[in-house]
Amino acid sequence: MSKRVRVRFAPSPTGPLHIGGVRTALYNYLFAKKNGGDFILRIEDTDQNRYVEGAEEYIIEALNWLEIPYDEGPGKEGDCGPYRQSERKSIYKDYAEKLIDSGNAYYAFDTPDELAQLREEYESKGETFIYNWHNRDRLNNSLNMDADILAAKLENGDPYIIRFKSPANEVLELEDMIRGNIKVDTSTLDDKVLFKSDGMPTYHLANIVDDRTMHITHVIRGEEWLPSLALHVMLYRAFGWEAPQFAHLPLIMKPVGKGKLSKRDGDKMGFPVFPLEWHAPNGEISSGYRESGYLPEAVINMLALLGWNPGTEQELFDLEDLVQAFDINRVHKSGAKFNPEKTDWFQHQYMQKKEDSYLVSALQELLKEKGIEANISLEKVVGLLKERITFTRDLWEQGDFFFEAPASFDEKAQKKAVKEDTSEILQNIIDKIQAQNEWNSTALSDNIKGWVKESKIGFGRVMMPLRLSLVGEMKGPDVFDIIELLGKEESINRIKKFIEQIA
RNA sequence: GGCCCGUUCGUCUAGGGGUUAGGACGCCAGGUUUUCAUCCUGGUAACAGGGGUUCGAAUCCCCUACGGGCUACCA
Repeated sequence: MSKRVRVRFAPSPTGPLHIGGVRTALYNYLFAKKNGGDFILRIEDTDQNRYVEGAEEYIIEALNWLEIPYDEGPGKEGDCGPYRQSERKSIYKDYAEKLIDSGNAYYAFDTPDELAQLREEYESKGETFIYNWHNRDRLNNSLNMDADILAAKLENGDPYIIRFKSPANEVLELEDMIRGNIKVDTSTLDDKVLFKSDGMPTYHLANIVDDRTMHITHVIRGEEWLPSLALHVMLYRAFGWEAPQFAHLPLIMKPVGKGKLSKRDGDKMGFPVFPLEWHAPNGEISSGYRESGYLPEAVINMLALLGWNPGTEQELFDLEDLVQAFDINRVHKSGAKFNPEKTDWFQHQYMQKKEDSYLVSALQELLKEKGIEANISLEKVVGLLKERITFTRDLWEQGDFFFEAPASFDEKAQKKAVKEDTSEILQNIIDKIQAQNEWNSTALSDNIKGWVKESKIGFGRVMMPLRLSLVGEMKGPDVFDIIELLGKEESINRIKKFIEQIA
């Protein structure tokens, strides 16, 4: 029997989770659930300098909003906690020392300044400084130090870091679920820092130790980690552990221009890059999908299809459908440009699927904000407006006239609609409406259209000013539906007001 | 610069030796709506280039170009 599938999403709390991170979380979740496994959230906060207040809470809230629940993580303790690396600090050092004992790592005492200087020197010669097999015996580390001197330094509390001793002249064959076979010559690799002088592990060490101790079977992460894959595989080997399987996801790119989508792009390009609005500690606010009115299911659907598709022509998937259809082997290799227009299309699709009652309460909310007391049926307004909207706020933008008589009339439309006999025609309409007994859209329509036909006035000269008087501009559903909803008195008042206006 | 990854309509993509290279978004046109939006119908538009392999290449191989990522005591 094969092992239970366990995957993890391991963000660093350095700011709000961005849309690429959300997709990584989503693919992890889909893979786990497709395989009946567990989805774990682990907070990678080993860099105390970059820690941002509120970021962890943000990540969890975002996952909740999107309804991508994790099985284990902060606040949902399982058997492998704690799930914050800062709370696991004590376990990493022993592992680093094990690597030293087995000859796979070493202490290094070079100071950051010394290394920076070395880098600068190399750069001025047009070369790149790499700390590895070719020069490690000339640098300040335990590999070329007598045991007693090393002991004295450690005893003395000299600051040190621990580096991985990367082998030379070995061709590593790496396996990626998405990219297949990748060959790397270890001679080109540097001796990565595993353990920092502040007593914290680097990502590389903590990641391997935690994935191991949390029994992670599949590591699904962004392509930016692909260059580290060789190191990670060598680390597993050095520990004598079986490595999990790896999958590196393609990046999400800017819609226009070059490079990957970054946190700054969103508000610059006019669309959110964050699931939720983010209030940075410095007071800056970045827009979020939730606050911009998007439905979580639309965001999920859009993201799922960015870099993956099921090979069918189906485009609309709820989370459950995605779990069923997801196949990591169909994830693409190349990066995908983000497409804000398509997000809106998904949003429109999901808005159409919403229950009327959802839209009615959204409309109630909108009216409350405006301080408007509605005296007509919101159910009917929603019925008339539903298919036209993409966001709930469109209910107001497209139906404000149901609640407020037009304060002014669109000038362009007025010019086009109003002729010398317009007042007279509208007065006739008022009389028709006044006399109308059967109060519904169809009867109203039959009556007035019949009269227009009979009197040979022409529809344009009636319908345009009539709509304008009721709505204030040339928009909205069927005029007779509007009249029915507005009621006899309100409709007549509006038309009268318009007649005064054009007099 | 070095290392690694990639490349089908403007964008997201299907297609993995023989296809009129399919779909979706966008855009354009027509229809519906005597308005606007929705909706419906149609249209526009792609295999990066060059060499191989093969009867036959978008599909397999190589090179080039281009794009991307990494190159910290960040993750």
